[in-house]
Amino acid sequence: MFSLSEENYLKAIFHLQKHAKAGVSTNALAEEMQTKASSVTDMVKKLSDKNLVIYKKYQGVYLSESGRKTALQIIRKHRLWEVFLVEKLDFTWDEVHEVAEELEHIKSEKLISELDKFLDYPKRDPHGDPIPDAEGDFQVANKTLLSDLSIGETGTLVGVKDTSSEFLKYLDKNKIALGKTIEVLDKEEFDGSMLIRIEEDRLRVSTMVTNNIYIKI
Amino acid sequence: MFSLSEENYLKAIFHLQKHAKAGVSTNALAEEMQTKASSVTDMVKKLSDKNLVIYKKYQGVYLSESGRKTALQIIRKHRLWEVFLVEKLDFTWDEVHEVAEELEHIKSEKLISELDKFLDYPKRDPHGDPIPDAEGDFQVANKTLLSDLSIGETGTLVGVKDTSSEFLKYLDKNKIALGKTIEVLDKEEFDGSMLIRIEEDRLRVSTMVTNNIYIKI
DNA sequence: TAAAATATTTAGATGCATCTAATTTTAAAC
DNA sequence: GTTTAAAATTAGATGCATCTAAATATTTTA
Ligand SMILES: [Mn+2]
Ligand SMILES: [Mn+2]
Ligand SMILES: [Mn+2]
Ligand SMILES: [Mn+2]
Repeated sequence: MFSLSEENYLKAIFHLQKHAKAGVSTNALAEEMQTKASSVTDMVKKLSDKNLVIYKKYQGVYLSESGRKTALQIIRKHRLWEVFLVEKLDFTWDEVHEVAEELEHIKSEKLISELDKFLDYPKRDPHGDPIPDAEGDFQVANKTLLSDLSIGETGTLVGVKDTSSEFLKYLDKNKIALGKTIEVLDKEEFDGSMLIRIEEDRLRVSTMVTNNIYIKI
Repeated sequence: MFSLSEENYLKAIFHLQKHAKAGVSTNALAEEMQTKASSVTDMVKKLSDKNLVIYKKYQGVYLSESGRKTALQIIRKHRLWEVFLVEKLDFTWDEVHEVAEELEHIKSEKLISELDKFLDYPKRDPHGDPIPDAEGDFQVANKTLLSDLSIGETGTLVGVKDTSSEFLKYLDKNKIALGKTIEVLDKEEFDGSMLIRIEEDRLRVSTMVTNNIYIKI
């Protein structure tokens, strides 16, 4: 159907589009894809020829309906594989991304529907991100960044924004995990750092941390 | 490490080498890879540059020790994935090959060692073929083609030579499966066809069948 | 709003895997 | 042992995904 590269571009556009006010810019895509702007222009033209994106020169790029559908199916596969790796193969949540990045491109409808069944239709991946169903539908959780909480507020950790291995290992080390209850004990005006209670532990965390943790109040 | 194409070539050379008296010929490889002889020559040169094969112009190609090791690791992955698909995802043995052909190229040591563990270290794939261990070692079963059995002989079905979907579906339809006991009741001199007993059933099968079933006596 | 800075696109090139057509080498037939 | 047929290699081309360098468009700044 689509090449590995095309699929990765669609996914990148999908992710960038969520935060973009206008079309996704060439440079933003180049940064995300770890490539050069000129390469992005080439690929965007190709995706446009295939009606996966809407592209007008210098105006940035938007996913078309079919592009969005395709992107969501790749994301579905990526996240299902992540669940598989953690639940069945004893991978840690900081190890799964790289492998899922490859597995998401395997082409087989049956493979993914059976995997979904085998995993008992999970709704979220190991990082708390929602898993689209076969139609591309998924529920958006109403979640807040930890940094947006005020002193005294309490919530449950439901996701991470930064999924880098370094960040996830930091969280592991400090026993910060999905599902745990977090209370904001104090917030330092000067640098935004917080003193939090997570189960029995107390911990001071920087904005690098609070800006990358999602809480459901 | 190696490209998808390189890996597929190594695997093809490995399989062809088993039956070849001399080096694997360019045309044989082209046939196996569904490509043109000129493409094979190009690739073989590349593999030779990487010391994965020994190649002298017009003399055919042989796997080097490192090429053989690599081929066996890809075969290991292919067969482990086949077991996974059948045992865990309810694939039938005629559905697994195509998907495994893609999965075998996923690059992750941990993935494959954990998969092996998850599957409880299987020794054979769904077609009865041996699964090499992490070192590339595997036991060669002493097996005979059904066509080589004489009237009155009995054995266990331990493998299939032809793994095409058509053949496997034919076997399913006639309830011929791995592990079943087969007795040769009669053999027709004229066309080599056999009357066999498989559990409670009696069945006449052509040489197209008897030449593609492995029996352990 | 004109100049400067930044963003984006185009032009031209490379490496990979493939192809067709032409050439060369080896094997088979006479 | 020549000639002929088959097998293999080389030459030259294409499509894909990428790059660098140059050109052009847009945005920001003064
Ligand atoms: Mn990917
Ligand atoms: Mn994830
Ligand atoms: Mn393959
Ligand atoms: Mn098999």
